[in-house]
Amino acid sequence: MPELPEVETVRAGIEQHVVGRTIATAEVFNPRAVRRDVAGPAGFAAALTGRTFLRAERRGKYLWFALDDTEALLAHLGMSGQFLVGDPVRPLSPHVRVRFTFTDGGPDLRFTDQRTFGHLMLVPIAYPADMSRVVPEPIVHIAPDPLEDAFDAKDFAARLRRRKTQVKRALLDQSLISGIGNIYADEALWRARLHWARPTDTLRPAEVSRLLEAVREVLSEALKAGGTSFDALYVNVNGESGYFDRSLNAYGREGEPCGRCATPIRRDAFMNRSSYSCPKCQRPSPVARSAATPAPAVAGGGRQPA
DNA sequence: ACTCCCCCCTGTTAGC
DNA sequence: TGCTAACAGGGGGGAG
Repeated sequence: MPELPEVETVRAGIEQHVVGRTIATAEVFNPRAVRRDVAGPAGFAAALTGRTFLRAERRGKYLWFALDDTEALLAHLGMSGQFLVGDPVRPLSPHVRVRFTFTDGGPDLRFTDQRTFGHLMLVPIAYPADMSRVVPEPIVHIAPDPLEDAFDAKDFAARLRRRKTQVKRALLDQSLISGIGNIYADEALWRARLHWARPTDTLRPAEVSRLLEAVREVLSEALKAGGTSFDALYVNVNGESGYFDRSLNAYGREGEPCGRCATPIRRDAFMNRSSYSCPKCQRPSPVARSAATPAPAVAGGGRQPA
């Protein structure tokens, strides 16, 4: 649910409100929230007590907080995870899974997660002497995201075109490019005028450049708007919604006019979810443009635009 | 080595 | 009104 702009907004909130503070107590209310931590709920809580948040880092949709030069708290928000900072005596909502209080007696930090797809875990991390950036071992398979220095556009283009899949599946594959989810995949494809089912191995270099440009634009613009909130499930650490939903051109706009050509946006079933696109601006393949019929069968897919 | 699909959850909403 | 099914921003693990 939260994609790069939402997760980055949360990271910045933790950096501002939590970094530099020392944990007084850690409580795990739902063991599922720490299911990937080998120490279990009690071990996790004990290991976090007395530790200090030193910095707040992110790659794609993963967050981690250095506790010293050898360990970090790794977090993923899943579909509905939130980090909320607030008055420690406010009522505990039913979806709070983990709670941290701090030795300064100030605002506490609550990991709240309705659907429990998110998780927290204490992980080893080997920071070099100069404390330069490193990524925790459990997420080494996550590719750099398009807003970080380590992202290599040429390498991404080459790997993308080598894939035998559809372009939207590739955009959602966090081991190829990270940080993009269903909303921003649809938005980037709309901006780049590419159909979601386009076979990656038919993409021309110029189309890949256009796509990457669109990805960077939409992620940056959404970040400036504080992310996209359709409902109360995404909010920043202060409980405030983002307002990028007002700027969406495709996602969630079935039947509404395309901002470029006024053709109604369509919704297709895709990977047990939805794909929104403009049937006129985003043709299945360049060949379709010259054909009298709407579109030839999608190569290698077996998936027809229903 | 890839690619794809199911499944993990809870809550809301559309449809009968 | 009330039940049921579909759907929701993600990703790991295993099947093929």
